[in-house]
Amino acid sequence: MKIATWNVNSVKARLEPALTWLKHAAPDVLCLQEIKTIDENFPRDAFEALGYACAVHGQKSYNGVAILSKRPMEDVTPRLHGDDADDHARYLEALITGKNGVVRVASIYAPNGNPQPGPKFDYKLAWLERLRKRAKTLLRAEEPVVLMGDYNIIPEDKDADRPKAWVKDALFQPEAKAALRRIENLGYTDAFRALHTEGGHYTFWDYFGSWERNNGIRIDHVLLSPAAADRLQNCHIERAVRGASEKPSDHVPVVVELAI
DNA sequence: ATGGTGGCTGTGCCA
Repeated sequence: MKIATWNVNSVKARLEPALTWLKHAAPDVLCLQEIKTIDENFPRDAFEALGYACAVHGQKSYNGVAILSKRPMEDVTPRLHGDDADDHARYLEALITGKNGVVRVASIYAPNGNPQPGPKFDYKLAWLERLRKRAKTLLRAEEPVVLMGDYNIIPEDKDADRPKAWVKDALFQPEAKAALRRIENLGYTDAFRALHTEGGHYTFWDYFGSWERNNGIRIDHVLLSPAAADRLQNCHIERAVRGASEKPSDHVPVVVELAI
């Protein structure tokens, strides 16, 4: 099964590039982040026309996540436990049936956390701890789990073109890196890093001319439970998507292939 | 070191 994640920075602004990419790459599942719209305004007709069912957890103007699937999708569940006052739409989970078993997929949009220090950074760390608890719970069933999306964390120096430029940024704080490692230490595998040990592979370039200089960072990650890692076949970054349209997202898709 | 762009909103907020 081919499963992808993509922070589109508004699903409406990116509808044409998204449809073009779906036709070309034809993933079985696509997790979207930053759809920036409410459920009612999600362009589901356009995706359904390509054969995708849509699970949507939207929000007006900000955040918002979705899961598109060509395969049967059930147990669709929005939100992370642990803070009933948190009204950001940042997490959506679904159970997807492949030709060779099931996989639980989560579409994740972790908080940015800037400026740091401050309440937004505190929220980021608290949110990541809630994600860790969910990740731990999901291990009990010993089923394949894919936790994918925009983690807003640069794991290591080699995941940034200019690591020194990020030392004061929330995405590169030791506490943020530790929060990601804490999830990995439960037994989750960074699918891209497991297959590509070298640096210089990025998923995000800001709109301030960074693409032209390849001043990128790797912040969109695919975490696999042990049962999913057993079935890992491939993982790659769809870098060409950044240059494929006139108004691209600041993120590009990451694709993982699992024998499921 | 700074400020640059983009999307959605509503003349600012968030990234």
